[in-house]
Formats: sequence, structure tokens, C-alpha cells
Amino acid sequence: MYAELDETELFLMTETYMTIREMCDAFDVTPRTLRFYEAKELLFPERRGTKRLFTRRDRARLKLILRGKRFGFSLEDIRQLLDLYDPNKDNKEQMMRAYELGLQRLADLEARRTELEDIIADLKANLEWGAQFLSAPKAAAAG
Amino acid sequence: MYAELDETELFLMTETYMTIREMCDAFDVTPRTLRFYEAKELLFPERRGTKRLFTRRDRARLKLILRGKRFGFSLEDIRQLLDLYDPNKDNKEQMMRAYELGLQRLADLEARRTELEDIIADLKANLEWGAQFLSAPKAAAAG
DNA sequence: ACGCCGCGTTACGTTAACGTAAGCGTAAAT
DNA sequence: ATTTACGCTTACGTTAACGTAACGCGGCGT
Repeated sequence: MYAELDETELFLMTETYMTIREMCDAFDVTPRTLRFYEAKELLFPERRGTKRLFTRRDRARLKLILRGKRFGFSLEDIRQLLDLYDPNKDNKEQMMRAYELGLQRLADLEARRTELEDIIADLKANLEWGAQFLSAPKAAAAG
Repeated sequence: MYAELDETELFLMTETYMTIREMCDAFDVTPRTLRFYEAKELLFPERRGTKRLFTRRDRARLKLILRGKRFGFSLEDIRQLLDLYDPNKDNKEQMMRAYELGLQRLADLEARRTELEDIIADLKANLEWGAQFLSAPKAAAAG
């Protein structure tokens, strides 16, 4: 089993604690970024003395954070979304709100997907037109 | 014809020139934003005296700008992309580069689409799990 | 013992993408 | 003839998301 995972992923799953440097290497971020995310309450590494120890939970959250960023979400947006994936099982009230927010987000994402489809279709058409134009012998430039 | 277009879209297509205020109302942006985009050479409104007159071309570009922003592209990224949709037909060299860049972008977008599919699937699964949890009579909380 | 990492904190610097305020010109309304 | 409204320019302010610099502490290789 785990045949489909590469070394890094396996490492990320099994290693319970990771230092800040290991995190940086694994996720290609700077120490500053990780400390910043902690300050903004997106990550909650434990402390051994003064040093940070990042848990499996932190890794999962960071993965989602970086994902969200690629799609243009702000860190504050992401912070809200994270509670969805890491629900507070003790507070039914808060879970309900997280759930509602999740439904909203899902709708957003699906709208976004269709828009993305449109963009891709547009760009494809445009490129095909450009290709034809570029391959034309010369007279194609005339209107 | 044009039966599928609403009033606003029809207006945007037929009206050759638009004032800054009309643009703001039509696209829900501030004047500052439009002037800023002009300063950054994303838009090129003409001038009647001192006032700006936005053309059909400007509208098309603005639409793409706002689209790009929703997907987390920087204005600088977008500026490059715009040349794709508004090609310089006189410069074959530049068109070639735009075309190559377009292919690259297309690959990016398609990668992005699959990632978006994943995110949606994840979120859906998560929400279904949450729904079941929330609807459970009470004992579901036990391990 | 000494020097050097690697991590930590504090704090100031930076860039993008506008917001906001001041001051001027002009056109329409009263 | 004002007032009101909109538009222009110039310029300083703001927020997010880090970068970077200064300085201290604890381990450890020689």
C-alpha cells in the first residue's frame, strides 16, 4: 500500500512532528511565511522549548492554504474555510455556520468552474484563430 | 437577433463611447480604478478635451481584466494576456510570442481546472460528511 | 573556549492595488 | 450669478502578505 505516494508525501504522512526547516523544504515556503501564518492563526505548531513543531494537522492546513492562494483567496478567506475542514465538533452552533458557509463556497467554486470553462474555450478559439493567421502565406492579412 | 443579450450587454455593444461614470455603473468599479488601469496601460480611453471616452475595445479589455482578477492574476500578468486577445497584427514576431505565451497559459488554466475539480470534490465530500454528522440524533458523536 | 549555525523575536521596509483628500476647471441646474 | 455636480491631476494614506535587518539564545563541532 501507499504505492502511489512518493517519498515526500509518505514522509509528510508518517512523520508526526516537523521542524520549520523541514516544512520549508517540503512546501517551498520561507520560515517567515510559516511564522506569519501562525501569527494570523492559520497554523498552530506546538513548542518544544522555544522551537516550533509542526503537526500533521498543520501540514494539512498548509496544503489547503497554498491551494487557496493559487485561486486568489485572501488569507482571511482561507482562515474561514479551514474551519470547514477542521471542524469544532464540540460546538454544534459553530458547525452549523461552517456548514452554511461551506455550501456558499461550493456554489462560488462551481460558478467559478463554469467561468473557467468559458475562459478556456475563449482562449482556445483565440489561439486557433491565431494559428491559422500565423500559418497563412501572407495574403491573409488583407481584410 | 441579439435576443439572448440583456439591455446592459446590448448597450455595451452598441454605444461606441462611454463616460467614466457609465463605465463605473456598468462594471461596478470606481473611477479611481479606471484611471489606475489607464496609468498601468491596461486601458486606453480617448480624450474629448480633458475627459476620458472609453471605447468598445476598452470595455472588452476591462471585462477580461476583471475576469483575470477573480482568478488571482496580477494586473501585470493580465496586461500580458491582454495582448493575446488584442493582437498586434502588424508585428508577426510579437504575435508569435503572444501565441506561445497563450499556449502556456492554456496549459496553466487546464491544470487549474483539474485542481478546481479536486477542490470541489473534496468540499462536497466534506459537506456531506458534515450534513450526516449534523443530522445524527446525538450518538453519532461517539467514536 | 570559541565560532558558527539554526531558530527565535522585534521591528521596520516593500509591493500591489487601489482609497482618499485637496484643489482646479467646467457644465448644468436653480 | 451662484451653487451643485462631475471630472481631472497630484499626492499622500492604507491593507495584505510577506522580506529583511538587527540582535539574542542554545547546541555542537573542533
